[in-house]
Amino acid sequence: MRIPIAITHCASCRLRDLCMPTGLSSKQMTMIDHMVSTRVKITRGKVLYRATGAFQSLYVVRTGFFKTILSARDGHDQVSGFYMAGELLGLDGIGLSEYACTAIALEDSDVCVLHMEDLNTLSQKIPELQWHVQKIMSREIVRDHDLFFLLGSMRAEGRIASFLLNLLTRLHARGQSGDALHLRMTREEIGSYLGLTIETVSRTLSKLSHKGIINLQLKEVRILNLPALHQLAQHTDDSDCQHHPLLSTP
Amino acid sequence: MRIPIAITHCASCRLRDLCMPTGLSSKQMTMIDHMVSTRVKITRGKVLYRATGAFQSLYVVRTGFFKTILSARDGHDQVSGFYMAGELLGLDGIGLSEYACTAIALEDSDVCVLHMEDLNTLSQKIPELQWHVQKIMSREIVRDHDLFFLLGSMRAEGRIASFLLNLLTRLHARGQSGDALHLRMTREEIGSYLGLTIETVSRTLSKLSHKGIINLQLKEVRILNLPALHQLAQHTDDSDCQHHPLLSTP
DNA sequence: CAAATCACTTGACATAGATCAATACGCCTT
DNA sequence: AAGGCGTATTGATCTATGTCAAGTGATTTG
Repeated sequence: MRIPIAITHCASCRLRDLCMPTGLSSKQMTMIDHMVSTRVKITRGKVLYRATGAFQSLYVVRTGFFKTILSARDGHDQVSGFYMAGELLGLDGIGLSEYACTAIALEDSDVCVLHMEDLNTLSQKIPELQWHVQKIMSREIVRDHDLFFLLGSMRAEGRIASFLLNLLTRLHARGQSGDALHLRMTREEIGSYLGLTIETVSRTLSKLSHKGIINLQLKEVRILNLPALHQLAQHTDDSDCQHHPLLSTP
Repeated sequence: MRIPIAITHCASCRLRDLCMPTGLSSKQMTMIDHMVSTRVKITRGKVLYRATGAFQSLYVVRTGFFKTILSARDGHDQVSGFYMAGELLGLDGIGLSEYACTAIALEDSDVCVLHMEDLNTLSQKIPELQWHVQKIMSREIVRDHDLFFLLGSMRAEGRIASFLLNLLTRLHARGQSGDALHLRMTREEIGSYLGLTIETVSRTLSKLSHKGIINLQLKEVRILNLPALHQLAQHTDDSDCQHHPLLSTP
């Protein structure tokens, strides 16, 4: 389930700019390389770490795609995030020394393992590294706030629109250009993440498709009308929809 | 609006255990005391920091109560958090060097100012301090996840129940015992935070009161049946309500 | 290749909570 | 004490989305 893979180096990693602080000396880079000595493969459907498990490491996605889920005592699960190449998993574990959610690979993936103890030791020597980790954590907080905003004030259409735009933006930041995106997750996982049922997700995607805003073929989505999607993504509960006749088509 | 107040010391602060790492030497404590040299008063309704403002400092609530709000471009505001004594404000600003939300005092308050530059410098000298900040950030992430879970999977009654329990827990952690709590925020702010309208908040609180689970007098709430409240707080969308006749009274 | 399974779509209906509206309460000001 | 304003409650409707159900299309398995 967790197989060490061929050694690569941070210095030459294609994700370096996403993952590492910039402006490090080659000596510092070597120290980091040495810290990130473990890389593991996780096959589709397997668990990377589990809620309540002892926290030891952070993980950077090298290739593949993950979801994190929160589990209530009553057995109800909820997707709390999706993670793509260059993104950091496990930050929720630092506070209480155990993970708060479970990370599962949605496709065959591999990750770099950052042992927290080593990372902290190294942060004492490389201030930039400490700041970098801080910044990533802070951005995770902001990201959560955004999601929170979405759940608190948008209806189905706005949530789906925001979701698609968010994925697209992150793909673009990873160098993928174009208006096409492949949904790695099921409708059910999207629904769980956005606080909607699978039927509503399906219906809403169909509606966007009928309106000509997206082209939809199962998991392949192509954005046809980006501005319209942006407008939908800005629509909150108390936006005055009457003033946007173009967007209020049933 | 921001008036420096009489100097106090971290070492003797009643919030020390909430706010500082434990097990510091007195020398380290003195260094921290020196860093936290500024303390300011914020009167009710005033802004502590504003979204898009340049990030420079974190703030610890010493006395009083704050809310943070997120603002969409369309003018729609949403409450994103409530902060009481000992809690840290401003973490959202680190990532992009500007605050992501606006912090407003809900009652006359005072806060300790932690200049981020000083904090980072000191963190290089006191590893415990670095870990401490990390842990607090991580806990903020977990807290956001919980909220997220609530918004994604609970209905009005569960949200309100969770909200009340959350406040009570935090008050208890601050040494306040008993089952009474004073709501510092309006129904509208509660609703904004929980993704409900003011009417639904009011109705739900009334319902809990009629059921005898709480006693409600405007902003004064007394928990009469804590176990029942806990049960409500665990009710998710797909919990099977039929099996809890005690809780499904209309 | 058949058959089974899983993921998705679409329709009909039910309902929690939003919206609209009226009223009441508490608190500040004069 | 009276007036006025912000805040809260409560009732009557409306609607977005949940729920239930049926059916299709994809993918995996024997």
